Parts: sequence; structure tokens; C-alpha cells
Amino acid sequence: MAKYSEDHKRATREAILKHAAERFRREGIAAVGVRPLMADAGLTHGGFYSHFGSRADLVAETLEYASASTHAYFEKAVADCPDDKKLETIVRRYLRPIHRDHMGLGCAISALGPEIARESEATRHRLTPRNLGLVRLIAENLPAGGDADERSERASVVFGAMLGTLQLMRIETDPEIAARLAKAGCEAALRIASAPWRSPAA
Amino acid sequence: MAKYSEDHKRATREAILKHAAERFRREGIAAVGVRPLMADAGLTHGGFYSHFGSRADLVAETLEYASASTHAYFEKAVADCPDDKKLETIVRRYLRPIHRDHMGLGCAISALGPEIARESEATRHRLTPRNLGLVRLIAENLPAGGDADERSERASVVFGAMLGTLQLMRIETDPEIAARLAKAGCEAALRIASAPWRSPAA
DNA sequence: TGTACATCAGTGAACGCGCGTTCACTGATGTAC
DNA sequence: TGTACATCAGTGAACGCGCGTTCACTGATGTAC
Repeated sequence: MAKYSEDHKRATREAILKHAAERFRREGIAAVGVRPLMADAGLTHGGFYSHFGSRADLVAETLEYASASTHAYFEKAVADCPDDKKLETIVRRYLRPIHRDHMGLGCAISALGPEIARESEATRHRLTPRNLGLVRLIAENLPAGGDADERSERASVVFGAMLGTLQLMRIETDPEIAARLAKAGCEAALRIASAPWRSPAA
Repeated sequence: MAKYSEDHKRATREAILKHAAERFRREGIAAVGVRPLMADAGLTHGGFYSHFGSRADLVAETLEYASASTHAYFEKAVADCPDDKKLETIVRRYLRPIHRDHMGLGCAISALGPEIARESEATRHRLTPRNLGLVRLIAENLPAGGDADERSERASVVFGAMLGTLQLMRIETDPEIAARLAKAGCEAALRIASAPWRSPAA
């Protein structure tokens, strides 16, 4: 019905998204053009527009694609964990050296947070803490207590601490200090996660 | 001795830095060219190279300039505080709505963290958590305990939590949720700051 | 099964544009006498 | 004080380049008969 098959076109589109997700995270959204991206996928630039309406459309789709990948990765990483170890596993994996060293394959928010903040409201809406798979996964694995809103809020702040620590680890030039930041960041995130919430004190 | 005065040239250089600091933070480093930057300062692009060796040099200097400004701002904000309120003042100011809404005048790490992470080691070295004025200021105002390294590490993680929360507040599309994130982020940062550190538990 | 045709993913030249950088220049200023 | 000169911050044309997007095209495939 279509030239080649529908599957072929879908696969090409997926390949473009996959390469875009990696290069945007590794080099920054603004730093990667349509031509190098299509070359990554083994294509020439003209064909881009039979898959996406514009570069801006690709950016929006790629951000969702990357954040869905990260969610899937952490969900899988945690699947075989006993429930009471899931949160700790997520936090420790997030702050691993390999995540520090491979922006291109990691969490999109940690690699592109400020660039995402400059996107349109429509694009940002899908990447809002409440709508991020990883934040939801954290919320599901928080110690008991609180309604859905409170848990989402607590998960967002835990994620914020992870995110900020990872960015600082990537700016740090000394790998040993980065490793200590990771350890301290894990402890801090878990403490926020489990601390009594909405306590009358303070 | 020089055309106009030494002061004139220094003032021009300062003006370029100041405008660069604002536009890089507001629009991203990669998104701002030499020409628009010089136009901001009321000059044409050719003159740029009598002040800076290259755009890359400007970027490195601007990042230091912006982070020094932020340090100075918070130092001033805290000057008239009783000692035991200084940390809380820093954290609350950092997570204010006005900071969320004005990337161009705020913390450079929150506005450019991932872009800084992609800079050369030489550039990053000056912006390492240990070398950031604001992190140092936080370290100075942490509750007592720990040696210099431990305090710097703790301050870095507190700062990481602030930083990550602010970035999430900027992605969030609902101002009310952003405000709740700010509140929760403050509580979390202060908790990390004051929690017993290097406890044998956990 | 073999042939003619329609489809459409992918090609690559071309568009106008802004980029970083260079360089011959201008012209306001400070200095020397 | 007045004039001639040297300095050099700032100008703007020009360089080669990559950008996002358009479009006439190619050619491998699926379909019709």
C-alpha cells in the first residue's frame, strides 16, 4: 500500500528519533542540525520532511522519546528488586559514573534541563515533573504516606536532588570528588524520600 | 596612554560581559552569536576581537562573571541576617518565583548546567562545586560539624537539590505546582543541610 | 508468470540567512613640541 | 595655547561555512491486469 512497507517508514522514523535523542543529549539541542542527524541515520537531509513537519516538531518528539526511554530503562532495572530496595536502586543507578560519563544515553532532563525550560509551554507540558515517567516511578516507590499530589511533589523534589547532583558531577573535573558527590547525593535523595513529610516543625 | 582611557576600554569589556552573561543565561550559550551580543552593547561585531581572543574565550569569562555576580548577590542578601537564618535565606531566595521567571539574571548553573558540562576541563574547573562562590557561601553557613571537605561536599549536595528543583520549576507549566515545588525544595534542602552527616546508619 | 503503471521514501541542488573571524579603514583622543 | 602626529577602539565589507526548508527528481517497490 505504501512504497516499501509501513514498517519500513516507521523504522526509519524511529531511527531518526533514536539518533536525535542521543545527539541532542550529548551535544545539546541547539548544537545539532538536521543534516548531521540524517547522516547518522544513513540518509540525506531532504528526506527529513517526509517524517517530521519541522525541526521544532522533531525536538518535541525527541524529548518525549528520550524521557520514555529513560523511564523504561529504570522500570526494567527495578523489576527484579524487592519492593523496599527499588527506590534505592533507582537513586544509585541514576548517580552512577556511567551516567555521568554518557550524557547521550542518560536522563534527558539532566542533559537538557535548561534547554527544555526554554521550549514552548506545549512541549514542556509533556515533560513536567508530574508527567515524567521516572518521577512517577519514584513516586510509586516512595515510603507510604500522603495522597497522590503530595507523593508526586515529594518524588519531584527527590528527582530534583538527583538531577542537580548529576549535573554538578558532570561539571566537576576530579572523578574522585564526583564519586563522593554521588555518594552524598544518594544519601540526601533517600533522606528526602523517607523524611516525615509536611511535618509541623520548621 | 591609550585611546580614550584605560577605564573606557575596561568599561566596554565589562558591558560586553554583562550583556553576554544575561543573554547566555536567558537563551543558552549556543543560541547567541557575537553580532547580536555586540549590538546589545551598542557596538558592531568587528570590535569584539579587540576585547576577546575568540567567542570561546568570551564564553569562559562570561561563565565566571555570571557565577561571581550570583555569589555577590547572595552574599549581599545574607549580610544583614542573623547567622542562624542565613542558610534559610539563601535557599528561599534561590527558589523564589522571580528566579524561576528570570533565567537571564539568575544562577548560571541553573540556566546553563548541561552546557557547562560540555565545556572544556579548563573552563569547567573554575565552575566546579568547590570553586563556586555560592556553594562556598552555603558551606560557610551549614550547621557546625565536619571538616572542610565534608562541608563542601554537603554544601554541593544542598546546592544540587536547589539547582535541580529550580530547573524542574522552570519546566513545570503550572505556576501553582511550581510554587509547591519551591516550598518542598526549600524544606528538602534545609533538611539535607542539617541532617546528621556520615551517620553509620543507611 | 510477465508487463505496465502508480506510489512515495529518499536524493541533492538551491534558496536566503546568520555564523565566527579577518582586515583595511576611520576618526576621536592623548601626547609632543 | 596651537598644531602635528601617533594611537587604537571601533567600523563594516568580506571570507567560507552550515543552517532550516523547498522542490523537481529518481528509482525501488507494490499493485493491476
